[in-house]
Amino acid sequence: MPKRVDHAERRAEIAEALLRVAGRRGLHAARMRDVAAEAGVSLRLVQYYFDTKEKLLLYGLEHLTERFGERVAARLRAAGDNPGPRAVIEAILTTSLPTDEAGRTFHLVYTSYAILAVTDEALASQPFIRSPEAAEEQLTDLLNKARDANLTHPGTDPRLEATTLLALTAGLGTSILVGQRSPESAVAVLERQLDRIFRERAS
Amino acid sequence: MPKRVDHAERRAEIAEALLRVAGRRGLHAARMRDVAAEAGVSLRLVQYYFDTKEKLLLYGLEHLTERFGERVAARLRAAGDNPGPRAVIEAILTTSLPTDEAGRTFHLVYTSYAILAVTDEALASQPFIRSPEAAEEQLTDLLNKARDANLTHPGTDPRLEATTLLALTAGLGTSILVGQRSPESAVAVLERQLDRIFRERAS
DNA sequence: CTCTTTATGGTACCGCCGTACCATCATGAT
DNA sequence: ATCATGATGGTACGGCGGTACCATAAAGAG
Repeated sequence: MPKRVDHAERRAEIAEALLRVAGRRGLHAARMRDVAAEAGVSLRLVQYYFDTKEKLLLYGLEHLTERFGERVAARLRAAGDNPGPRAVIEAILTTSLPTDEAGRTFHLVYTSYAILAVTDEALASQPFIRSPEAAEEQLTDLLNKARDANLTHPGTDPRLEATTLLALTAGLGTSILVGQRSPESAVAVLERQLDRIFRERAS
Repeated sequence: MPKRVDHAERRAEIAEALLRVAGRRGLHAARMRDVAAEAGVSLRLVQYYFDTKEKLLLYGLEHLTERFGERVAARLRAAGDNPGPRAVIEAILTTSLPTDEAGRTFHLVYTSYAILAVTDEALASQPFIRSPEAAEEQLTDLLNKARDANLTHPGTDPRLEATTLLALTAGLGTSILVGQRSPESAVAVLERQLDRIFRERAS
């Protein structure tokens, strides 16, 4: 047997190269040759590890959501142990906002995928397209817990608030991307909306 | 002089063909040949009236926002004369939602343009990219009027509510497009948010 | 020490798509 | 009637980009 390479690791490297170039020039402008150059490998290698461009894109989306989860976890750790529901929700929402380079790439590329999925059958049927639904479940759970702990204002509908917060965050993210709004003002809008739900601000 | 043709009308026809095909297969999949076939003209004619594809896309966006304005106006007329601020706001927001074919096309194509504008210099510098800012101004105005007429709850910040409503509507629209949410539930979310601002529902 | 298997490079092919070029027809002004 | 001009058709060209094909180096198993 010849030299063995960790395929998972190599695929991850190439996927990150894809995300970098897609974050810069847009997903529609991400050619396989660009990805190869960005990853510092030959075009042939990208084919070797992903066969077709479609599979590369699919894995890229998978990788994107995965790294998003890691970034949320990191922010939660930074928020100290045992954070309250509002702090957790803030972490999730602000992480998906284009406040830094990683957030910018995430929002741009994820939205590009979503728009593609509207007209692309193969993309729409992928499981990770449903991550927003998972996020909504999670937010609803957190809001339910908050309500049970009497942390919310009376008359709060957890599921409705969850969908509101997620749609609002998505919309704010895009308006930041197109340069219409500053990240700070977007965060302020989010805080205001959270103030409508929670009795007090997060510690 | 030979046969004279109304260029504006012909350009409008071709632009609508562009929007139809973009609404079906996605803006990224709208080839000039497709647009020509959809409009029932030859590829050469599309070139004749638009020269380059970039100009066709630019005019397509212009046409899209124009038709959106007409649809808002139509809904306002249908709402009777002298509608209140809340009714006007509802008309604007629900018109931009993908509740019917026209709304679906509008949201899909407009979002595609917005995402493209993030990485495309020429598109970003176009004036109609700023239509969301104009919409925000208009909503802010309406909310100011409503506040002056004591139609809103105390402590309402018109500008902040305007940005919230617009971002929320955009996010809801995309979630409808990807099949995550029904138009009805999205409208319900919007109504709930408007209930937070206005003292009573629209007539 | 070979030989099979894996990893990698280079490159050619082919289709697609925007654009350019060359024609022709129709029409109204002179 | 003629001719200049606008409208329209057909088609070829050229580049780009995904995919396929053909090599070869390397390294562990026998």
